[in-house]
Parts: sequence; structure tokens; C-alpha cells
Amino acid sequence: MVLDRIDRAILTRLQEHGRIPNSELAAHVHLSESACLRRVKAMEEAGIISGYTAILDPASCGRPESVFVQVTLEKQTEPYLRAFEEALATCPQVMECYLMSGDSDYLLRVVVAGAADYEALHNRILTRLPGVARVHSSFTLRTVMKRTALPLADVVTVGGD
Amino acid sequence: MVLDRIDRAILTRLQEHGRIPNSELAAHVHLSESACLRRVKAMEEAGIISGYTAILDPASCGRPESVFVQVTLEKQTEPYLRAFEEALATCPQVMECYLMSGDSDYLLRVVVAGAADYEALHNRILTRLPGVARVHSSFTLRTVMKRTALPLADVVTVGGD
DNA sequence: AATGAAAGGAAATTGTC
DNA sequence: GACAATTTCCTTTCATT
Repeated sequence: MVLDRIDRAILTRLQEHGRIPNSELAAHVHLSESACLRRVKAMEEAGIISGYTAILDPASCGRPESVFVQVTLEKQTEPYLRAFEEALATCPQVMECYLMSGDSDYLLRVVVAGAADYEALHNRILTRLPGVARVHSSFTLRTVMKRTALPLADVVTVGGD
Repeated sequence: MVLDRIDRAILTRLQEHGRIPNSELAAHVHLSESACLRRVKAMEEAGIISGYTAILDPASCGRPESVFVQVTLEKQTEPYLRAFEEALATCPQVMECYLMSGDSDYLLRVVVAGAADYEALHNRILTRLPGVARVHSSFTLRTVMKRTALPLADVVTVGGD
């Protein structure tokens, strides 16, 4: 699927205001409502737009602190990785998890209420996940910036088409 | 502001489906449309809901790779921190930035098209940001998990009230 | 203080050109 | 891609608890 300038304008607007009415979005990109809606639907079906979400304030939700956790597994074989990843999925405090090159196997960002809350998570959950050999924590002092909008400036072609 | 069970149900639903019509949302939490809309508006005004966004597929947007970047500044004084943070805000590839305790000053997640794209970002932008002494990159091999929904299970009271 | 019902206008969605 | 018609939804008002 190829994205033109109007598609990018639609995506940009939906990234900054996900609940904008289609009528407003259409006016913003100088298109009729039906044409605009068709483009949005097409990008949803192509998986370019994978969903919509409300952005909540972490502090208001009782989890103002982010902690980065580096996890090393006992072994890096497929079954070990899979067991760890499946267990991790059930832990709602884990917001992101990446398989890393270099020193440790995984990098996680977890959200917690504070140091005591993190200690509990560390002792009761993280260190007991299957195959975990070592857990190293890095505390954030402040969230300087957190963006939800991916840059779209130079996107032209996407997906399998 | 105090959140009851219905508020949490509304937030949970809006986190998993940010563009749900108010009529559907109201039915889902067993409330009239007007009562439901009032609650949503109240949580928006209280800053509990800080916005709505479309979630785009990074690969479809031409930036499938995430790189974590640890940045050390020459000095950790206020003017140095502020200058760095302000310059960083103009760089759309930077999706997250945290001030960290421990070894390095900042941890960033940047999205790039691939290794060559990262090299360009590293050489032309990151190392030239004001006050930067050292830049250390950690490449992700795979995004195992990325959640947008904060856990709400035990939230009771929030905000300044 | 918060809810629900009703009514009007606005928006989404479908079909046709 | 636009236009028009139908269905659905949003939003306000007001009575109710």
C-alpha cells in the first residue's frame, strides 16, 4: 500500500487527536467525509493503523515511576526465551520488553508506585519468572519526554503491496 | 478526584479502544449515554485522560527498529540539562527520554529505519546535541511486547482532590 | 450530586455517479 | 473523489432519585 500526502496528513492528525470526528478530519485534509473515511478504514485494514487508545496520566493511575530492568536468562535457547516471554505477558506493570543485543538478554520498562512497590515486583515477580538468572534495575529520576506519534515525514510506501 | 469501579471500567475500555462511540461505551459500563459522557469529560478535564492517539505500526511507517541510547553530558548542571532537553524535543525520532540515576545521564529510545539510518542519526544529531560528552547505543533485536494500557486494578484516588 | 429519558442536531455510513 | 440518503450517534435539557 502506497501512502500519499493526504494519507500522511490523516495519520499525523489521528496520532495527535485519536478521537477526532471523521467530519473534522475530512475538513482538515480537504476531502469529503466519505473519501476520508474510506482512507482511514483502508489504513486500519492494512494494519498501518493498529488501533486507538486513550493516553492516561501515569501519576493519576498510581504508577508515576518507570524502572528499566535488564534481565539475563540462564540459557538463550528458544524454549527459554518463549517461556520467559509468555510469563511476562501476564504482568501488567511491564509496559515494554525488548530482546537486546549485547550484555543482557531483555530490557523491560515497568511502571510502579514507588521504590517499595518496585521491590515487591522485583522479589515476587521478576526474579521468579522462568529461566531468569540475573535482574538489574535502573531507576528513572524523571520522564523528560514521552511521545506516542511516530515520525511520518519521509514515509512513502508501506506494507506488503 | 476519586475513581469508582465504573470510572475504571471506562478507562480500561478507552485504553483498549480509544475511538469507541460513547453509546457503546455507555452500554458496556451499564450507564446512560449522558452519564457516561459526563464521566469521560470529567476525567479529561482532571487530566486523568490526557489525550487520545492512533497507534501506528512502526514497520509500516518506515521505522521498524528501536535503539536505546545512553547519553552522558559534560556537566550535570541545570543549564546543561535544560539545553540538552530542549534540543532533544525537536528530534522526532526520539520517542522516549528519561533522566536516569546511575552511570549515564539520559536514556533514550529512538526509532530508525535500520543500522545505516541510525548511524546517520548518531553522527549528525545525537553526538551534536548541546553538552553531549558520550553516546552509547544498544540495539534491540526484537520488540517482544509493547503495551499502551496502564494497569488500573488498584487505582482508587487520583489527582489533587 | 448523579442519573436517565427524550429531542434536536450532527456525524457516520452506504450507495450511486 | 463527491454527493445524497439513511442510520447511528452526540449533546443538551429537564425531570427524577
